Amino acid sequence: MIQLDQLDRSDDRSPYLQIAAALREAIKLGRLSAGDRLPSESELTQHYGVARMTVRQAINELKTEGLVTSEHGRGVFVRAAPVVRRLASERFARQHREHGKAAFLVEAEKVGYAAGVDSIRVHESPAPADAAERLKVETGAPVVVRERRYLANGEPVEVATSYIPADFARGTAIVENDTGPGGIYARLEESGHPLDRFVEEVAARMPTPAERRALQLPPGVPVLTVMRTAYDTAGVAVEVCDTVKAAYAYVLEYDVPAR
Amino acid sequence: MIQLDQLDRSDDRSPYLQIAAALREAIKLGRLSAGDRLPSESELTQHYGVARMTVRQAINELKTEGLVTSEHGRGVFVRAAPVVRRLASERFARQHREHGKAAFLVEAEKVGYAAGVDSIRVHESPAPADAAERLKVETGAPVVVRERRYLANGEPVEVATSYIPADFARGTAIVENDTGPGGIYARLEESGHPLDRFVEEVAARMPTPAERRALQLPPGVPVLTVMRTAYDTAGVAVEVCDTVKAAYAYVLEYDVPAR
DNA sequence: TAGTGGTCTAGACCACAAC
DNA sequence: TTGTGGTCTAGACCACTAA
Repeated sequence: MIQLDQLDRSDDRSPYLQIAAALREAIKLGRLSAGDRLPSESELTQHYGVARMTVRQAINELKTEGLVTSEHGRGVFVRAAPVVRRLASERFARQHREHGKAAFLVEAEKVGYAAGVDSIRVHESPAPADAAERLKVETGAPVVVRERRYLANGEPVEVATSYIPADFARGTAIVENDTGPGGIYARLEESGHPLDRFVEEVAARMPTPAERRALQLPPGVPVLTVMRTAYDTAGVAVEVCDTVKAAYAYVLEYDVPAR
Repeated sequence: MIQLDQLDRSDDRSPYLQIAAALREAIKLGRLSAGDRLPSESELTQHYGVARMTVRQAINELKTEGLVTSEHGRGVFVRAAPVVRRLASERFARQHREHGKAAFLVEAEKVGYAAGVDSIRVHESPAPADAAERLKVETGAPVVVRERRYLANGEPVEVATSYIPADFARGTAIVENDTGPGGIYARLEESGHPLDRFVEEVAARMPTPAERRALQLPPGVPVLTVMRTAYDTAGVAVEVCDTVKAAYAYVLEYDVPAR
C-alpha cells in the first residue's frame, strides 16, 4: 500500500476530509496515477483506525470531484486523464459538407479517434417547447426528430436530438436513417436552405439518471449541453440540435470577433 | 409533511434510490417548489421505516444532482431555479469599450442584475504553462496577473485570472487596481494593440475545493471554465483570461458562421 | 431548548470480480 | 473461495439554527 500520513488530531478538518485530502494529494503527486487502484476500504480503515463509513465518505468526496471511479467487486480506481477533443468553430464549414463529411466525423479525423454513431431513431412528432421557441413555430407543430448517440473509440460521449420543421424535412433523406453524405445540413442546403450561421447556447449541469446511463457516466461527472440553432441565408431557423456531452471528453472552441 | 408513497418491496431499486426518486418526483411535480424545505431526516426515517443513513444517502443523491441544498441546523431545501445569464458574443463589441463599459457590466445591464467585483489582486509573476502557451511566450516569462471575483446580486458567480505580457501592461492602468473605463481591453487598445478577435475554449468539470469556497458552491455543482485569448490586429496574443463560472448561473451564447 | 443536519462507530448481509 | 465495494442498521455525539 502507498505511503499515507496518519490523521492529525490538531487539524480542524474532520477525519474524512483529511483522508480525502491525503488521497487527492497522492493522486496529484503521481504516487497514484491514472488507472491505479486506491487502497481498499478495509486497508484504509485499518491504516487510519476509523470506521468503514468514514473511509467511504472520504472516497465519496473524490468520486464527487470526478477524480476516482469505483467498480463493484474490483476496487476504486484513479480516473484516466481524458483525451480532450477540441471542436473548432470551423467544424461546420460548408467545405466539409461539400466533401460529404458530417461535423462529428470532421472532428474525429482532426483529433484522430475512431468515431461511431448508434441508436438512431427518426420519427415525426409535435415540437417540444424549447425547440419550438427557437424554430419560431408553435409548440406542438410537426417536426422531424432525429435522436442518435455518438461514440469515440467505442465509448459513448454525446447524445444528440435534432428537430427539423416537417415541411423542410419531408421528401428528403433527413427522414431516413442514413441522411447521406454531409448529413442533415447538406440535405437542407440542397433543398433550398443554404446555411448562413449557427447560434450555440452552451451550459453545464449534472446529468439526469437517463443521461448518466446513455453516456455511461460515473456519478459526480457533469455534462456539457449545447443547444444549436441553424439559420439559412433568409434568416429562417431550419434546425435545432440539442446535444448532451460527457464533459470530460470535450473542450469547445469558439472564435469571437472584437468588431 | 407532503404526501409520499411507501417503499415498494417488489421494486428492484434499493430503498435509498426509491426514496430519492419519490422526492425528485415531488419536486418535479411542484409539490415541493424552489425554496421549500424537504421533510426532515427524522420525518423521512419514520415515514419509510428505514435507518437514518439510508435517508441521508437518498438526500445525497439529490444533492449530487444539484436539486437540493442542505443547510446545517435548518434543513434541506429545494434549490431555486437559477436566473440564467446569457452572454451574447457581442459582449466584447468595441462600441461598449468606447462607452467605457467592461464586459461583465455590459452583461449585467442587459439581464438586469446588480453586478460587483471584489478580491482584486494585481501582481507581476512568471507565466504559468497554460497561459504562456497561449500567449506564445516562454513559461516563466514575466506577466501581469490580475485576479478578481465577480458577483451577481451579491452572490459570487465567477472567478477570473488575466495574464498580460508585462511588456504590454507596464506603464498602463492595467497594473492598477482600477483599470479605468472599458477595463483591460480599452487600455490595450489605447496602447497600440487594437483588438481583432478572441478565442474562447469552453469546458466543464467539478470544482476544486478552493473554487467551491470562492464561488460558495454546494457540493455536486459543476463549473464552466472559459479560457479566453485576445488577439490584436497584428495577430499577437495580448491577454489570456482564465475564468471559472458557477455553471448554474450561466448560459454562453456563440455565433458560428456557416461560411 | 428543541430540532436540524454533520460526523462517526461497529457491526451486518449482499452482489460482483478474480483466482 | 476470498476480497472487493454496495447497502443497511441502530445507535452516538456534535454544531448550527431558531424560538
